[in-house]
Amino acid sequence: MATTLSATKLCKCLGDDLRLSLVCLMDVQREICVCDLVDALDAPQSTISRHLAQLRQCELVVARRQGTWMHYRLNPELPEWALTVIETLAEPARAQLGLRTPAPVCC
Amino acid sequence: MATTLSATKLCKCLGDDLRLSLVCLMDVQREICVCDLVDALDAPQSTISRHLAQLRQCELVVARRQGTWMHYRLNPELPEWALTVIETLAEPARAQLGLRTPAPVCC
DNA sequence: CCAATATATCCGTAATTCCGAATATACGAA
DNA sequence: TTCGTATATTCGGAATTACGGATATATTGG
Repeated sequence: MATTLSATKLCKCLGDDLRLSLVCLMDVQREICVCDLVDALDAPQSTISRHLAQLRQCELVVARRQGTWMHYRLNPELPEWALTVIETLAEPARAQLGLRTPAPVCC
Repeated sequence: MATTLSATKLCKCLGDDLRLSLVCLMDVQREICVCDLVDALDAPQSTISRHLAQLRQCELVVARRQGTWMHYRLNPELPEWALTVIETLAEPARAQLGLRTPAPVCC
């Protein structure tokens, strides 16, 4: 039931600290795997996974499986405006959320 | 208790059809009064007023009283990035929400 | 002061969203 | 097949948010 991305839906996705963090991390690193996400934002794995599922369902991100790992990245087919919004928010969001760019440990 | 605008907070504000509509209307018309807003989006007055209060509290909009009327507009001191996000969303939002630009009846 | 108009706030309830432990699933290696 | 690792999903309860009728407040005009 993948519904098309709307302005409201995009904002709902980004209107949560954890999800905004996830999106920001994917914006820096082209691709990032769940273990790195879990490790960067310390929140229980189930919580991270749940939010990732939500982002996937809104088609904001896409996943690629590589063995047991899942690599997430921003959906390359995102409409222009959505991309612009994300990139515009990236900087203030990183400041607000205190995001440290994680060294790619695994994968 | 006016807390500073953060990326998350901006998105929360815009992540609701009604609030996004309000912001869009203020983006077109520099200034607009509550009666026109109530008339443009048909929702009960108390609902509109409640959402306006929320936008005010996040400092997304400011109000000016003129007699019994209240005129709302986007906060002119909005940080660059917030303005950019709003302007970027305006078009797709209008399409999504089917906003008709109301003729300024009162005031 | 009183009435009328415009807007804001209150408040009980309904709806939505979020959480995280537990559990399920998918895959690679042995 | 069985084990171990990585990730996803389930589920019940907590927390947040939204709703809108009723009511309060503010302002103007008489």
